[in-house]
Amino acid sequence: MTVQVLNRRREVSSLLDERKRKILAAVIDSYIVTGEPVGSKAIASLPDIKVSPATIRNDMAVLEQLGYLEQPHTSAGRIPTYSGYRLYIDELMNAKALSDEEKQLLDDCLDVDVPTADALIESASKALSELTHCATVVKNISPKFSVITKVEVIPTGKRMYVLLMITSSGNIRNKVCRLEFDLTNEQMEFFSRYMAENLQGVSVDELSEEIIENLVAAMGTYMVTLAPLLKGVCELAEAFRDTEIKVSGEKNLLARQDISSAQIAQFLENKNEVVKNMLDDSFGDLQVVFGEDGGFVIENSSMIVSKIKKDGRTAGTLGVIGPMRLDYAKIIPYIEYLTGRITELISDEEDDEDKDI
Amino acid sequence: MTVQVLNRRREVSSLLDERKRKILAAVIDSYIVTGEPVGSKAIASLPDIKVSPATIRNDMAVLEQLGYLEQPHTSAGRIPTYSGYRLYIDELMNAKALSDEEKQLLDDCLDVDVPTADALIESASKALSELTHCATVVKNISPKFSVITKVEVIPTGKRMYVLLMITSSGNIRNKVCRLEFDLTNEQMEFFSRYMAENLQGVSVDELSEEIIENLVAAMGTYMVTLAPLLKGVCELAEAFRDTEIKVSGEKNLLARQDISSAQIAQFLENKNEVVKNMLDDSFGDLQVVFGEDGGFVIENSSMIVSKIKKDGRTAGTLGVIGPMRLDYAKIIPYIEYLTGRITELISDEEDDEDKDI
DNA sequence: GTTAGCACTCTTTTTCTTTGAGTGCTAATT
DNA sequence: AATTAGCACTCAAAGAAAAAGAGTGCTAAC
Repeated sequence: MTVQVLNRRREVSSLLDERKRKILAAVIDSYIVTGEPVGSKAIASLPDIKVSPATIRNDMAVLEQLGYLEQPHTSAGRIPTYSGYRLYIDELMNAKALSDEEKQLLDDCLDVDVPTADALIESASKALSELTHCATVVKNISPKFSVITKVEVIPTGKRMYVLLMITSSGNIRNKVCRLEFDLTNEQMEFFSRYMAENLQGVSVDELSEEIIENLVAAMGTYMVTLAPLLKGVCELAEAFRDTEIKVSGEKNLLARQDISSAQIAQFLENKNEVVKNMLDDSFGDLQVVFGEDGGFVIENSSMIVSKIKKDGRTAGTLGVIGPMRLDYAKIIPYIEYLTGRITELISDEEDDEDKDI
Repeated sequence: MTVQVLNRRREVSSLLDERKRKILAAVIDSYIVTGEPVGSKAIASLPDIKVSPATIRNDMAVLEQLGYLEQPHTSAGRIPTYSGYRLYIDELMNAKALSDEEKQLLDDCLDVDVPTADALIESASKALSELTHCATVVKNISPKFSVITKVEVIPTGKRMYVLLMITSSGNIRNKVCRLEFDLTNEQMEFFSRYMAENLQGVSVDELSEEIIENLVAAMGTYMVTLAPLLKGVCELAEAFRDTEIKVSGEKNLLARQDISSAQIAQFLENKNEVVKNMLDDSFGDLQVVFGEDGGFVIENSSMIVSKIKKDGRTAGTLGVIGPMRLDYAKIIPYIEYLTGRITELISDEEDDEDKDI
């Protein structure tokens, strides 16, 4: 992998020398701040650029040919293309190391008193949304790392029952069921026992309809009365999976007028599916996705996501969705720091709390 | 009340005669459809208007003086003012009676199989949002009409407990608590008993911090260990109250470009407080609110809400939020029909299901 | 290889004109 | 007395023309 990158770099080194890289970085830096096309003069006036506008124009023409920059029209400055941004993020920008104050700020945002890992991630998401003025996206760790610890049914009224499912990560979902008949104590006890015997320790990720059907089939005489409850159990597992991914702070996107609100509305419609698909793909620890990459449908926007790990395995994801012209050099360190801290915290927690899982 | 209305009507009858009322209605009808200022010529060409444009111009000038119409600029047609809309809705429009098909359609949208009244209202809200392409607002009935039937604590891990609160309307909220110490069986039993004795039958609307504090104080030796759980109980009651009001389908508002998306974003920020304040006010069975009436901050938009009743008392609310130029003549009957049906259904349900509450 | 100079392009802004919908008023009509 | 035709007037919207200006690419000089 590294070798490939080196090769490629050497290959184009004549075309993309150090100065051109510097110019490209300067163009993108400026564009991120102003949102306006950047001209050769503006670049030439920067302190660490020692060449004339004419030279910069020549270089910019090359950068355009290479596909890193483009012109909205002939007599305008340049704006970055998707590939331009990609190169910028991968190689050109200099990520600002976090100051101690910033670290402190981020630490303060993390609500460590919260009882579940998902809630911890949630608090990070909220903080990130406020700090970056972007929407945030979260993939909770629970479905991957938690198993069912308890399934219970509680009568609440005539033929009304509440079905509960609790997982080892301390999450809980419930569903109100109206049955055709009232259950006897004996039936309810059987149900509890049957669930404990067959579902305890099963991951909610694995609890398929098939498993439920088998359980129903093996239930003997209880089948008729209890089958609806088992259907409810199935729905509860689904509820866990459905809430795995959360997009929030969408209102931040509405404020930006470089993103069409129609596209945002459309994205919000089916955000969960869209984002789910994206996060399912395996990727490195940090990924930046642009525009319509892999079905991500908002033009002129980008998504930065980073993995949260537990026991060395990928556990969850945290990131932001915002306009293309994000302050990547600041936001990427933020996200990396937050996911890093969360990774630490949930490992600590394991030692501290979850021994008995 | 009726007398007042008659008096007022007679008073202005010279200024606002039948023809002017007809013209005002026609202007608003047209404006609702086209969104464009309406001129005298357009009105004159309507089949049931028998007078010339000149006459209509004179009448329109009067209607403008009375504050029912206004001109965006001198040489434009007229558009309705808030008072114009108000008069239109109160007296002028002819609400279209629902056809049997429409009734059928609305009935089909109501998911009567749903186990709680709140879920029934929710299904109506969803349908309404789709039919009207507006945002919908719902005030659930549960906090007013339901009492606590069960408070339970379930251990889920080391020092981790799930606290449950179930109400007579079949709703449930839960909260994960991390305690400083593990509870003994005896402590948990005491807690269940204590909750059953003191909170069963209490309305979640009434469950104040004060009550909880008194309960904590009267708990004797259990105070130290169980106080955090009681605090959790308090939060659960709050969770019930907080979810009382729901605004959904906001994306429908984004699509309309006659409403500023900045204002929508701002409204979404604190929608619950805003709407809560509005619905708290006592009003007739159906209320229409415009623009910034009573703190409702979206310019150029209106909110139509109607009450849902149970046992003759106001129980909940259902309505829509949309642009000013709504098809009131269609939507108001929709809302009235839906709230009427829900009122019927939840009374039926009482006979059928909730005898034991 | 770099740069100054310059002609050229194309958007943006401004100004001016035209068009047309719609009004208010007056005088004629019913 | 109410209604209507006629007409001058207003003003936004659309269009046309002109000016400004930012930025480029190319050529020739350094």
